[in-house]
Amino acid sequence: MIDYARPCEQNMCDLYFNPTQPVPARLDDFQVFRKGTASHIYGNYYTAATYDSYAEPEIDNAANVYHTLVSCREYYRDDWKYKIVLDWNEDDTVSWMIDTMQCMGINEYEVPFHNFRICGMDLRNMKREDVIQRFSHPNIDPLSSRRLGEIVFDKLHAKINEDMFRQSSIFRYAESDPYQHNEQTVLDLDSLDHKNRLYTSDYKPNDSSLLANCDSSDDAEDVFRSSPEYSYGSDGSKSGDEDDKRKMMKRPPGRPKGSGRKTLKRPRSVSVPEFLRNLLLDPKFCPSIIKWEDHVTGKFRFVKPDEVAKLWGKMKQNDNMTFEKFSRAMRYHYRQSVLVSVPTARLVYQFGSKGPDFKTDNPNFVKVKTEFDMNDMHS
DNA sequence: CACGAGTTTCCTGATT
DNA sequence: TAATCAGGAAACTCGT
Repeated sequence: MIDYARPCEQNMCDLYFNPTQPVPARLDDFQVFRKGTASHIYGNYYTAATYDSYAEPEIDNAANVYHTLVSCREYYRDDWKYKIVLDWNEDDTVSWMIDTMQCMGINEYEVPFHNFRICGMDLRNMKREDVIQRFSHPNIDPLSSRRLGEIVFDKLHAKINEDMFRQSSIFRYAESDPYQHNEQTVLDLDSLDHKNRLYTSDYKPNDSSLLANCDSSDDAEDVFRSSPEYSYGSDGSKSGDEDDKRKMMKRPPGRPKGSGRKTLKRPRSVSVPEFLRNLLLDPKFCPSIIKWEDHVTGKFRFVKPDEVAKLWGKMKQNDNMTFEKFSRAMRYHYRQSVLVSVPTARLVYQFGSKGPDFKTDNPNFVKVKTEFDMNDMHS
């Protein structure tokens, strides 16, 4: 699979807009939990790379009382961002905890995240004291752990309230007029995710029973491999002869038969160009993962192409989506002049004459930054 | 059920 | 050379 390179330029989101920018915790509030340098990079909510950019922690440090075997980085998934708390599984809860700690500037390795391997339902039902209790440890100053527990409890309930607000919102993403810019929020994957469950199957990404039931090979490579016509042999080894045979019998062009998931009803959503327009008009995604290159002419650039593709896949309930496939869908819109290619510029595309309305008086939300700065100066 | 539009999942070849 | 882009081919989904 091709891994598309990302542009090396600095992310504008880090400079101009950060909806979740936390107030760094004062060192003396959490000093027991901290050691060495605070490794967290505040900022881009959607940057998986952020989590890769940590210096390796000193696992054998005596102060590091919680983590012995497993790096929480290996745990980290961002699925929780697209679910309501009630739908979180154990991994989602842990991932949220890691993210919350990092946003507070606390070293991920110094939080007892394994005490929170519980589903969202159980987490929601926990009382304040229960949460605080799970942060306590004989080697940790009780005042600090209590304070941390309280903060996490408050953050949890803020998230739960946010979920409730979104659920009650009349905004319906999939049915919205695709060419009408909604002022409230243009892309709301949380509510979409929840709404889909109302009328689709009982599909859950982690539902192994369902996976066993359905055609598991959305990855057509498996179909190719398992087909007797193309198989390497039962033990998976390739002798010289078989290697030659494989060269002779190339996979036929086109999508392999049976590569769709027949048990899953994909939700009807907006088209690819409308999806892109919506991202560009939503400060949650622009300019952090996609941004205007030249708003007047409708040129835009993928800042994090893989993240955009992932979001698209999330919306279509397709975990196998890649930027390669997403960009193919985009290229089909060249024919109708909905999108136009921008030669020589990589990761830059343009809305064409038949493209969606992308009017905005604040491309890339630069004004947010200005107002932000003004407020900062006054405070 | 048929059909068409849009999408997904492959591929090859050209370009950067 | 690898990454990206362009577009063919065929299967698939969904609405009409």
